[in-house]
Amino acid sequence: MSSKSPETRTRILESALTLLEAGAASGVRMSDIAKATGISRQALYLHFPNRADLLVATTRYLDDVKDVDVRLAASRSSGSGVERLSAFVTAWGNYIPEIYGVAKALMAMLDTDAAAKSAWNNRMQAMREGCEAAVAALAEDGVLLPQYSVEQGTDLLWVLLSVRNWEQMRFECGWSQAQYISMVGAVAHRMLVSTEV
Amino acid sequence: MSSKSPETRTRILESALTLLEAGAASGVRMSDIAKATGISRQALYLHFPNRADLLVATTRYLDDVKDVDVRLAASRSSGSGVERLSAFVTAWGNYIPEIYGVAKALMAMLDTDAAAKSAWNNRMQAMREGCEAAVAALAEDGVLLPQYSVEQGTDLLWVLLSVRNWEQMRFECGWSQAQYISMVGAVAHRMLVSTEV
DNA sequence: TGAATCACTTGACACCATGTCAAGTTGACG
DNA sequence: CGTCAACTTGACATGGTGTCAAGTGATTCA
Repeated sequence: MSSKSPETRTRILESALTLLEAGAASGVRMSDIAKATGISRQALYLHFPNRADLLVATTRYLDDVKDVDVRLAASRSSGSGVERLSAFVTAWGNYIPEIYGVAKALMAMLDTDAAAKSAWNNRMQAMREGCEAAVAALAEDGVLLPQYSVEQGTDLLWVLLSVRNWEQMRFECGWSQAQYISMVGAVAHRMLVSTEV
Repeated sequence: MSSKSPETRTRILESALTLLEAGAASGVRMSDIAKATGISRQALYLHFPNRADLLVATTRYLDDVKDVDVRLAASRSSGSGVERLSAFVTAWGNYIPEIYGVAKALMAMLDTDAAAKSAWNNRMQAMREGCEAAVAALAEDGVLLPQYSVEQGTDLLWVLLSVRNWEQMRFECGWSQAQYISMVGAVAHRMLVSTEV
């Protein structure tokens, strides 16, 4: 992509991350990132064609740093379907707060920027695969509620675990992170798992 | 508020509604509304101090036109708690599509505009009261799951019925409106109602 | 009849963020 | 010494919001 100094590029992503994680709402401007990096605003455009691409790159960088895939993959390992479901909810649910700042900035651009939209959809699709794996495991164990197909169950879990819902539960409802995990875990279970023997 | 021609004010709100309902994303500009109304862009500012206030007024106007409160109140009337829950989910769930255009425009401003935020919170709080009434009815019937307080149950229902979730289920998951109502109704029931005897 | 006033128009302009362009600086490397 | 890469500075276009000033045309009121 950009053949400039890879070191500076990383520094830019690093400071973008810091600013976004600081939760400066959607008010993180190019000039803010430049200042935080210690370079001129224009120099940003030597590394990224526009703000959207910079934010998208930031999410990818974040995913790298945080090792999402590894974490979510862990929940797919062994155990019963019910255990997998619980592991996945916990893994993803505890990942959200770490990405929230960046996620919020990206979500704010969904309507106006196609690149941001596709980057976000891409990430959410990856998360959806985790949902599907968990729901499929339930189905294999024969404990998925009979009225739902694997796809419908996946849809439900996927929506339940959305970042927006986390946001609403944490900030609007005032739940703690621990409460969020336990409530959502319980709901997921009741919503998907058949309890009859 | 504004002592200008009340007729023009209404025409402005009317065309704002039309544009927003047409789903022109968040791309409804002041000049668009002015053009649709048949007045100059500057004349808008004779009736509304800024875009946020105009949108807020539009939601209020919409609520008037659509008679939300009446509709939601209907679900509070008679019947068992379970019936009330179902009635509320149906009433609200079928209301969402009618307000979606306006809601989306307002939601897009939540981060940047305090007035928009408080208007939206206000409306969501009103919806929450409907949730609470339904959950309280369940509790009175003794069928609310024992692990939840009325408040927690209300939180859960409130989040489940969010506009964002409707959006995701309808557009991302591709559900029809009828599917949405039946799925969400079923989830609400499983999530809140104790099935034992 | 004539003055005031209301509701609006036209046109200009400030603000702010993104993004672009051109010319200059600085340091490393051959 | 020359050149190239990475960056700087400063200027400027764009697009949307919001403001300001001056003007117009119809109605009302004395």
